[in-house]
Amino acid sequence: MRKGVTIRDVAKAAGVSIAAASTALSGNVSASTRVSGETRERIRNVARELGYVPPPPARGLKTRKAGAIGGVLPYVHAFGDQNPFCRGVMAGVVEQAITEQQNILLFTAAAEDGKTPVESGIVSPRVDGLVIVLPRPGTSLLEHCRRKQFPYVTVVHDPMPDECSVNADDYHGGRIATQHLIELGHRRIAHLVGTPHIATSRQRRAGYEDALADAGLKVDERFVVEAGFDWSDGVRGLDRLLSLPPDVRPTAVFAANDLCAVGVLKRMQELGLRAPDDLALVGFDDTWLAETTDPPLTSVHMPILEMGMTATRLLMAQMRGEEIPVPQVRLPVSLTVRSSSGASPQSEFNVDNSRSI
Amino acid sequence: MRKGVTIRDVAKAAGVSIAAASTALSGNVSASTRVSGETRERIRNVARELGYVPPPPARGLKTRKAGAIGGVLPYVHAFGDQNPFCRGVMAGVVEQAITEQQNILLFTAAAEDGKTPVESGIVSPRVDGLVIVLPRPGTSLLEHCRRKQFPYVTVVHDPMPDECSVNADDYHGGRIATQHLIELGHRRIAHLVGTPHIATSRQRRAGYEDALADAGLKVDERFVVEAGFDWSDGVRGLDRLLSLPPDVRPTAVFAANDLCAVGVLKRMQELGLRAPDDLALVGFDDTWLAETTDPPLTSVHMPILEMGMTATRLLMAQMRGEEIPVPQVRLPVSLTVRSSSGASPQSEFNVDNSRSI
DNA sequence: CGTCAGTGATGAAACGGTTCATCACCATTT
DNA sequence: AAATGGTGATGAACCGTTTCATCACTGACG
Repeated sequence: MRKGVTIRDVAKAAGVSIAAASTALSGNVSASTRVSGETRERIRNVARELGYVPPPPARGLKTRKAGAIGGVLPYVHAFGDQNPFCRGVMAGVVEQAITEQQNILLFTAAAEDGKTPVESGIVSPRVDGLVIVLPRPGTSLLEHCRRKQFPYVTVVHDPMPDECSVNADDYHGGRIATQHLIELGHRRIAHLVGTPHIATSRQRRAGYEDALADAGLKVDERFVVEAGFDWSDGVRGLDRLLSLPPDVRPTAVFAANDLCAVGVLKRMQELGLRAPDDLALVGFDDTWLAETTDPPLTSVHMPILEMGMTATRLLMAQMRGEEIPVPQVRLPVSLTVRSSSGASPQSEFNVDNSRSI
Repeated sequence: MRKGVTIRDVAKAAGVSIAAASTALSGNVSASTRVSGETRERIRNVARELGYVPPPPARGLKTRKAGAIGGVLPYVHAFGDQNPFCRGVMAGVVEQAITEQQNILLFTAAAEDGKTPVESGIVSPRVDGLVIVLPRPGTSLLEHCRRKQFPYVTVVHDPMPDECSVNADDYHGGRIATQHLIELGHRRIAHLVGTPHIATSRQRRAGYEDALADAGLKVDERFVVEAGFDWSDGVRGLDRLLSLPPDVRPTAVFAANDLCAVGVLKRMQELGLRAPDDLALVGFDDTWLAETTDPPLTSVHMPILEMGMTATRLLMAQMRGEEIPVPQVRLPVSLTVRSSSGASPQSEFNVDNSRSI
């Protein structure tokens, strides 16, 4: 049916052998395979005229390269659900892949039949490497990749010693969020922890605790609530904190992320409370959400898109066999101060000022 | 290096010919190619033991099937930017594809070199069909697909007469949003139009105008503001409306979408105005945003994820050569009433009630 | 008993490229 | 003049599968 123009047609039209056409088009001349500059141009022109471009799958059969990379999210629903984080990272992966002219396939860490994409054999001939966005620990996917020596980079995942990975500095993020609240005079600072046991949550929490310790404040276990990353977790988390006796209630909350902070704000509004006067609030991720809430949310800025893009670049370098100077990347975070934390415009100005000096 | 187990190994281990192994594993027996049930089982067991599964690219060389579909967004940045709509649809596409065991590749309608993925030759051998999410009109991509007879389905795009497409009933959405405001007693109802000239915007607007006409109200051109789908467009749109003399200002606004409505709310809060008392507000899309704003947003519910999933199902059916009863799908929308429009719980109850009767 | 039909399995030719080994040709060198 | 070496191009093998054409075998039938 759809015939499609093959390299044979190009060779015939240019009056050369198939071998010559192949070398001219693929561009890699070896010691024994040469094409003169003039002939190469002629072949290329013919190819352009005929609209021919070598199909990657056929080419891959011999070269053992797929010319594509894969992006992996933990589960099928991660593509559609609310939390914009993983999807945002994947958007960065996709953008960078397309920019680098790499085709990109999408997978999940485990399919319905419980098999990883590596096991089920679709990965190896289809893609040359994987960017794995996997907040949760332990999947057999990683083992499979390692065993088959399949190139991969993890994102938001605790890396093994010799593994390529991209993370943000969650620890520092937790630290500066907490410090900010301390500097504003707060002493009873609560933290809504994200999904427990995942690296991101643990590190943000560690930053929070260390910042308190540095300021000579004790960590009050009642102020540390294991909530989650959803906005409903913010609602529940706040209720939990408000169940404490009024005289020991926190005066400030460092939320697991923006979505969680939005939940806190929502519940506050229902209760007639107002940030920052009744409760100072800091979020995490600094998504566009933070700009639109009332009041706008002070938030730790995460380079979400950057993380995905960096991971793709890292993978490509790895696949090219380059030596990677820093295989375990940790991208910097910063604090975007808005009014939910109660910093006056004056102090906000100071912050900017001190930064530029 | 990475040898990989081939069908040869399986055939040898099972003590049969390659042809037998191939037929046993691919499952399609023709008149001249048979394998006894017992032999087939043996071959399959060996294959499972060796962890062999036929690699799609090699197979595709002969069968001319890629075993994968492609998803197309308008431009590279659509993967990363704020508006969750296109990305949400694509999430549905991806989810459904993975559920149906189809590999999915991601493309953009035009790459940096100005070529469509069809022209650049990656599409044809790589994927068997395309789901094209393309709010804007006219791309050469569609022409290319038609010329090459390449299967595709468009989403949120004005379909040609014989084209498969998935849309939501934007017209009806505009209508019920406006009707709702009319029923609440409003007579001066404004509409912030989304990006002009795209089908979605036009139809929502038509629904708005027809609803007004049905109620015997005239369309006041000053109330129809071409804004856009971003939240900043909501901010600007409201300012535009508030620049009207106080006695002819609208009392209600039907916003282009939720994001736009969020912008309106934000500006209102800055000006000390309050929905619904100072201005009733209705959004569109009913994303999770609508639940978290203050006040929660009455919004037209769009089946975003469904649209993507439906498109994928339609494409798969088309690729299987099935006759498609309704090639141009228009999914229903509904109104989710929350407090931003000023409907009292009582009247909300009535709405539900009248619906269930 | 010879022919025929059906079953189960196989060899070999695709599919569309890449690349190694080989060769013809011509200009230098010994 | 013969040997050498570099350049440009080619035939053929190969990548891993599918599938057509062919064949051996077994029973059934006239």
